[in-house]
Amino acid sequence: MNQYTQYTKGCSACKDKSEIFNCLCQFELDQIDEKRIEVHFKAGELIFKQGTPNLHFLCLTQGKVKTYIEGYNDKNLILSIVKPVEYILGPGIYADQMHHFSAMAIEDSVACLVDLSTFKSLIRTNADFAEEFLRKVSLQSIYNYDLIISLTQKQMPGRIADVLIYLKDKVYESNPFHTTLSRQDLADLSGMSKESAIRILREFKDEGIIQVNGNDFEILNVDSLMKISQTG
Amino acid sequence: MNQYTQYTKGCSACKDKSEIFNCLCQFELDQIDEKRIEVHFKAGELIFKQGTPNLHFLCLTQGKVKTYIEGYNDKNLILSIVKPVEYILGPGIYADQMHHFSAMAIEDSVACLVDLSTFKSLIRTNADFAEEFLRKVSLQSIYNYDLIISLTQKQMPGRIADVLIYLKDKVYESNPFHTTLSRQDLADLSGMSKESAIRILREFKDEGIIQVNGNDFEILNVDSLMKISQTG
DNA sequence: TAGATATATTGATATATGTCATTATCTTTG
DNA sequence: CAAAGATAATGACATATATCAATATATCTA
Repeated sequence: MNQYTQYTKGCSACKDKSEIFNCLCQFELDQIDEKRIEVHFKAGELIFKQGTPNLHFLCLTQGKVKTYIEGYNDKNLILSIVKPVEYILGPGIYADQMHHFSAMAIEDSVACLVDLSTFKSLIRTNADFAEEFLRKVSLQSIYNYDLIISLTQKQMPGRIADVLIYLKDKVYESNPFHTTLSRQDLADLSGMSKESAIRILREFKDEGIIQVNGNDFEILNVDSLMKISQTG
Repeated sequence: MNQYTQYTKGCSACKDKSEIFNCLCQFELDQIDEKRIEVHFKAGELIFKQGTPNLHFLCLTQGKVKTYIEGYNDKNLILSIVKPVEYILGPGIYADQMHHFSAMAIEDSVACLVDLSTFKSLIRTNADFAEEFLRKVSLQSIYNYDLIISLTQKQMPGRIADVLIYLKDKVYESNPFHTTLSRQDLADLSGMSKESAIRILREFKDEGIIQVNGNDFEILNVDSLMKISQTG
């Protein structure tokens, strides 16, 4: 325990909010609880960086985090926006122990770190936990396939439509929504230049499909946006 | 056993060729061996189709297979070329029991099918097997990240360079190599039109970087190709 | 509050890439 | 072997998208 842990109730509080923790018995939860380190991040702070050793299991309990690949020519590709209670776990743990993407808080956030040996031993000893983990990894993988297709086979309007639907349904789960993502972030989510992203947003606005006011978005015509997503 | 199984020696023959089978004891191997169905596919035959139920674990023992996502407007994206002894296993098994990509033989091939319940029970009971499986899934995931970056952040020459290096190093493992992939397949591997793929190949040929003769390829200047891959 | 700095927007332009049409080459088949 | 069909190659053209430059707006800071 340190000065940052005072407001949290430990892993039990997360249990009901996450399918994966629901597989653990009280003893196992206590095991993690003992080992966990709670860290507070301010918006904009780097949580971990691509290319550095991946030594912890990370569970986001408050705030929002973007995970992104740092590609060529300082271009980033945002893989996902993570919200609580969800863990952030790269493929490195079972491969080369390295981070293959970076994570940055886009809101003030709280995360718990648990060393990997604890996590891995749970995977070995608790088959339900392992299976639930495999389910998560699989869903992630399916999402990545959708992402690849969106990015490689759709033109800009379709990609921006996908991003807006993603933010509405998966990230903010509300229709007028406010985001702390910059225009550059929206571009990094859709694999285009920020100028292009801005232009498409303006077109959608002019066509009455969305309402934009700074970082406040409202999708006025969901059907139309879905159609644009389909036609590419 | 049916008329097709006469030439094979069972799972033991595959054991030494695949890390994942190396985790299994003789009893477990025999379990799979009993359940497996061996199927022969001719080049061009569909092995399984995206959108159909995923009911089997599939292990390729001979030949080569392309896995590909069927996207929009009849455009395919080839995810990988699988060679023996390697299994082909989609994310559907631990999610929605569906195939999220298709698989087609690009050479005459032999594959063994094992029902998923056998596979899943091994994952639950043999922690080494589960861990090795997670390692494979993770490596696949890392490869997919590289693929996303190649496809979204590199221009056509960089993408074709990546494909040629992939074929040389990972698929055929030899430098002059012969492929049964069509030009359309090369395009589907690099996310572009077949005309564009052909054009880039011609440029590489004119610059003396590669030698092409029908489906026989030789990379004359590997360094140059690596450089093109880097600069995008 | 004013200046400075970052972010967002817009327009003009260059270019990478796809599409279409045509011809060439290879492969199959009667 | 010749005809037919598929695959490959090439050129002309259209267009989606990035880049660059300029301005506007928001945000921070002294």
